[in-house]
Amino acid sequence: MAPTFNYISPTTAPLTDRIFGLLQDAIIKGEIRAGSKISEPELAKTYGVSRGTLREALSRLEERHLIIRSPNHGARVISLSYEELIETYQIREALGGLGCRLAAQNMTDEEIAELRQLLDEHEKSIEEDNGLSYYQKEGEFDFHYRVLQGSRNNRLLTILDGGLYQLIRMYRYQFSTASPRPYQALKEHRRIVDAIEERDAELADLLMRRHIRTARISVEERHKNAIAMENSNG
Amino acid sequence: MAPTFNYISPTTAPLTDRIFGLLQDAIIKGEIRAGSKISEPELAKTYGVSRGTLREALSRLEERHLIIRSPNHGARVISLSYEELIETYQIREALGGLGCRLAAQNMTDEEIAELRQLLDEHEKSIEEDNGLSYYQKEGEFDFHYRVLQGSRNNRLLTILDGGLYQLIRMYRYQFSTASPRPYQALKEHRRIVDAIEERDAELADLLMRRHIRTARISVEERHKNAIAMENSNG
DNA sequence: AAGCAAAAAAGTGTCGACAATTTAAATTTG
DNA sequence: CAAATTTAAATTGTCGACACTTTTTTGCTT
Repeated sequence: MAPTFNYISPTTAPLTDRIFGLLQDAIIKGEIRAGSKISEPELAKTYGVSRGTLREALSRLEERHLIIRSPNHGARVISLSYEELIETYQIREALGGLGCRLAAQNMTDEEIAELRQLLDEHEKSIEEDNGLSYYQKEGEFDFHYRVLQGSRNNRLLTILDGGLYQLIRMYRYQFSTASPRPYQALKEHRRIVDAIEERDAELADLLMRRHIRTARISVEERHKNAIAMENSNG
Repeated sequence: MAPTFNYISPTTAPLTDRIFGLLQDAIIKGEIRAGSKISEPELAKTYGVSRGTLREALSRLEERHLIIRSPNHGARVISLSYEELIETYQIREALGGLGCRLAAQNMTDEEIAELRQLLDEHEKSIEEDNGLSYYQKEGEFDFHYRVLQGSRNNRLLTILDGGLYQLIRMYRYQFSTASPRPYQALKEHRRIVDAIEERDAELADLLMRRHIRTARISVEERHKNAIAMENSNG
């Protein structure tokens, strides 16, 4: 199976689960606008399910912080705030480092080889589309996802894949800010794999943290520029 | 308000939220046995709510990994595994360090003073009850909770308070394994506050991580001994 | 008596409806 | 005409009921 995130079987799975997946996707991709209010009857009609079924899905979305509910007032899609994005990157840095450290200890040689292969594919993908490739949008998550699997820490995977990545993906989709430095990122990924292969947990940890920190700082820079532009131009 | 975890207003809040809170508490305290199967009609009756309401709560419990659901087969309370506990400590170490680092940067002087005061109360509590105090059971979480609040990273607080702490508390309740070294722990807490007060983020991070690592190793030792005992005695 | 088959019981998945609350609209009043 | 109050519409909270699966019980066959 392609490393799709939060994949849910379309036929077997309970309706609630499918609705949950669809809603999550719609929110992340901005099809349901960030900050917009959610009407339960309307959404239920749109997806062709009962309100009860939909509400169960909403409960889970709330637990993942993708929507915010206030009693008797209904639910709103989270509104993206810069601060929260930075918070997320901070956590991702700490957990990414841990995951990578554990991966260096626990990944099998086969897994590492596959990881290498994945990066080769990414490189090809970048060369072909020259910037607008799948890699730009989602490919990076593939890499991190595999490393996490190699960490053998299931809860870690759940926290990152089930919560943090979603938020970051949401930003990328809605602000169209794919990684602005694909080759550099790829290089960093390769270095990380090297460290994992050498079973150098300490180094793997450090490199991964630095990798994520770089991404965060890039976001911070862009934000500063946006603010500056706003003050001079608009 | 006392630093109760996941506090839910008993009157105002929607029924679902209250049921969720009650169920979570019951699971953590072992009132609903770990590993036991959950009967929706039975539970609904017990708490005097409809099945729909209860199912919404179950969805959230599943999202928090406190129960596991399989389609058409129902829900089971998680069974406590040693591996998962260790996984949780690993994550807690990474995130605790981050939280402490941020706290050193962001906590106000007032908050730090209050933190100091809390530790004084803890010391008193330990002296009085000499081991069986509130501190042993829950007090440690108070400390970590406050530090997390000081980190100003809300998501971090949610992850730890809304997920990881719960699991650790569950183990403590059910295996009655309160911190076996209250004075040592208190001392470590004091050192951490010192570092925060000096705004030494690096050191605060390091000390917190070491503090949590010590707890983890203690768990690991106890587990090894238990295994050894089992092999020779049982 | 053991094993398989069919029927019954229990349980989960999903839905539609009613009650209570909030928001919007309409009417009254100063 | 604006502000306040009442009325109406829409929305959320909660429940009970029915269909479909899974599990258990029952009964038959070898």
